[in-house]
Amino acid sequence: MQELKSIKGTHDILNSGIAKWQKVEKVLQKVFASFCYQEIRTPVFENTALFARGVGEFSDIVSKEMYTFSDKGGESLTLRPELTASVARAYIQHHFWQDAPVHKLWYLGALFRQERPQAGRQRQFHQYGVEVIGSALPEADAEVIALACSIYRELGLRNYVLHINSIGSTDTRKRYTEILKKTLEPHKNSLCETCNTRFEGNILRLFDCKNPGCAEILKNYAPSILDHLSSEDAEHFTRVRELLDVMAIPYEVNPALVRGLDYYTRTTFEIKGTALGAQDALCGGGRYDKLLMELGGPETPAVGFAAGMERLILAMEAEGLFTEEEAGMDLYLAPMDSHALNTAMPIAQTLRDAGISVYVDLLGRSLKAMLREANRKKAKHTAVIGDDEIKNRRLQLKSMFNNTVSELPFEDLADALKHKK
RNA sequence: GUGGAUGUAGCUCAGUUGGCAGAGCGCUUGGUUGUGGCCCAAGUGGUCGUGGGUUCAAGUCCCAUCAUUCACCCCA
Repeated sequence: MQELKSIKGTHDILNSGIAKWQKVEKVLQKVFASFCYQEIRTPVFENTALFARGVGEFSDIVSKEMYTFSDKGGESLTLRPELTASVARAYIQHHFWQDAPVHKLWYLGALFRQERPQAGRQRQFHQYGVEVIGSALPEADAEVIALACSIYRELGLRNYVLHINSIGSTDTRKRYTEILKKTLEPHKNSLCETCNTRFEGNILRLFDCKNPGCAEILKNYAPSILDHLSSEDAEHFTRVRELLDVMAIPYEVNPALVRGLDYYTRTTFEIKGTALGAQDALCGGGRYDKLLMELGGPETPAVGFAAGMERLILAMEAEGLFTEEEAGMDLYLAPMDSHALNTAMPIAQTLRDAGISVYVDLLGRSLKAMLREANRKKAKHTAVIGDDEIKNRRLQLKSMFNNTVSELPFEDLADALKHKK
């Protein structure tokens, strides 16, 4: 028989991994709630057309990384490679705008891209993110950025940098692209092969090239998009920066920050982890004022970001933020034999109803084995149930941390444990 | 898709010029009857990634293949 194993680029999360995820998820929920954002959950697969139109047919994500398949009815479906398009689709489908002029949404979910895995990059990975749909104001941009930073601050992460830029509205970008082409035309031959293909397709992506020769040419000759913003674009960007300053959020303006998804307009930003490997983008986002309209909805301005869970956890591990030990169950109940379980199990039920976590041994093991396990599982208390306890309806509650024992009737157990929590 | 590295026990890894498959950790049980941790002892656990080849003999040498991983690319 063929060995069954998880497929390339996917991972089980178990044991200590679960604790890390839960710790992060708890903080996420807390921060989202404090900003009054509402959770949204969308299906993991959608019509292929949604991503082709939303993300951009010629983007790498759509053109070579999607898990696309036909269902039995011949429909082309795709496992979502990102979440903004899905959220936008839901917004349009359910006519959110009739319910309120602005919606502040957050999500956390699994995404799928068929890339070669490496550190911080998997084929199934998870992103959390937010979308503010309905506000064109720079204040929305600033709030979204502030939210992204609050999460890291709340988690205690220190080694990261916020980069921001404005790529202008569609018209601005069209004009700037022409200028860029004209300026770089004489140096075209010195650029690398990929840059030359991008030259015609999406010339802005030249800024992403890591080839030192290309970077040098860009640095020396390429005009900054910030010098070519329309006055409205420039005003918008200035206001975003003003608000970040007022909130004391440190940032770097990076005119080379373009981003690969087609739908961005005006503000773009990225948070880079400084303790990560090659895949160092912790969070990326920006404004996308045309996406909703392109997907068939009303023209609705929006801004949001997406951030990688796995990368965040890697960054937190690198900073040693998962050190504290998890305490175990409130009580480990050790029945001496199967007869004692008749008493132990109802006691456990009563305690659980009272909100106390109780572990009952189900293997019929020796007392020594049970206590060894209780110790290993970091139980706060243990209690043995055997013939004497059953006869007297009393037991000895032992604190595993300070080694004290108190004798109690069964019915006082819940109060005693609650008191010690 | 391209390039490099690595595959031996549940985990981390030794394994010499080819010569009986190893250690530590973990797990199980015990160390005088019903009380954990420390210590001691015994036990459990591997088709040496897979398939070929060379050889009296292959974890070790050769070929292929698969997987994992890092980097390019791209992105969170």
